[in-house]
Amino acid sequence: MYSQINKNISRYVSFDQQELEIFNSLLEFKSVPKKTMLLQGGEMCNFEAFVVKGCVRKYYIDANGFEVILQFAIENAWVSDISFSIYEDKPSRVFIETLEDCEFFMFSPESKEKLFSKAPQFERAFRILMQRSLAVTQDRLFHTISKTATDKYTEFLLQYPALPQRVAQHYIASYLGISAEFLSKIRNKIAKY
Amino acid sequence: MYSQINKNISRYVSFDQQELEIFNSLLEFKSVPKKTMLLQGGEMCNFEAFVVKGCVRKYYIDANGFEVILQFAIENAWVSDISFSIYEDKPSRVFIETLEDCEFFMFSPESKEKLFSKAPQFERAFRILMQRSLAVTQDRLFHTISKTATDKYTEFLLQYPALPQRVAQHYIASYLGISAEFLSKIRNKIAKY
DNA sequence: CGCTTGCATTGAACTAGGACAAGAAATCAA
DNA sequence: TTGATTTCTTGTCCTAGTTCAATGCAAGCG
Repeated sequence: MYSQINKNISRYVSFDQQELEIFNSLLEFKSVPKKTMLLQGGEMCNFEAFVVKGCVRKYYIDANGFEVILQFAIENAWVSDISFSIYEDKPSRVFIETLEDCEFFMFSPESKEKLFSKAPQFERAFRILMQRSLAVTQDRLFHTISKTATDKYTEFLLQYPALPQRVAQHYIASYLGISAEFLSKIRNKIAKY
Repeated sequence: MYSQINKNISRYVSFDQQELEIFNSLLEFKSVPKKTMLLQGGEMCNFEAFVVKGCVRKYYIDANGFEVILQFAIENAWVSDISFSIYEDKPSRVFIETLEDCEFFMFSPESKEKLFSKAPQFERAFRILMQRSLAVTQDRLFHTISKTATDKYTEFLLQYPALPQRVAQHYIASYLGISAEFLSKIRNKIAKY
């Protein structure tokens, strides 16, 4: 049951059996139906969720109600809103919603503190995870600015080949920063070859 | 001399005098003229630089030679390419260049390791710094996708009121993801009120 | 001092992508 | 099964922003 998450956390730092057991004892397993909100804009985010099974989207809403998907998290990914909510007291404008029936391990800030005091090695592992998210987000920013919509979509397909079968197309459009209609036209054009 | 950087690192975690001295002893002070490359695309980035004085830009170049500025770092900011270079062995496509005469504290991965082993509290401080960079980058991604060019520019002015006097306008355009000409037109329009 | 080189501005022509509308297809609820 | 709701497609028109000049301006350099 814990093998997925243990493999994930051991990716850049190795832990012995005992350390992993401490870690696992601090996780809360949670099964959630599709279309459930894990976080509502304005709430404080008091978890980091590891996706065991299923798919969620994390999105912002701006002042005019315009929605932008920041992240799809599928199996073996982490999702949370670390932005300003855990360490500062500002509420976030971020929403997190399941798109399929999901299974998670929920990890709370309090558990995190406990973990770091009992097994400080984990601080390092979480720092590296954070670093990787930053790298991914920077890359995404670069692509968003410099590529055409068609390029962005074809690269998206390479990166997440299974997602178009799993999530609605207009969500993908929102992730890419283009309109749903235009994505449809792009697909149409691509299909002709 | 060390007060700026000590204040910066103590922002979310507090350290005693002794810990700060260990930290300071591991930094290398460096004075660099303007237009110097700190990192050339393809090189491994083996530092994190804290800007004591001056201004640098960090940018990507894509396959067609198109340049995008990811970050301006001015006084009291950190700049580095953590993306894939320090912990994985892929070279980065990131460039870092000084735009003014600069003073830095350079912090190497080896020093970082030493610091964390001597004073593990710092691991936490660096994790939080990382977290803040991620939050800032996510916000920037969101704005890039959802705002008009004019909005982006006026918000940029609020966030970095001093920068337009310090850096060339076409760099700001590149940061905002718009053409230099269009930024000029936006400024012209704004000036009319 | 003049010369070159880079930077900002402006205008005209062009295009990638958006907004709107309406129909077709698919999914869901009961 | 059927109606209802959501999703996807397609067409038309429209606009924010680009590209490509051309021009003026300021700065660094010999």
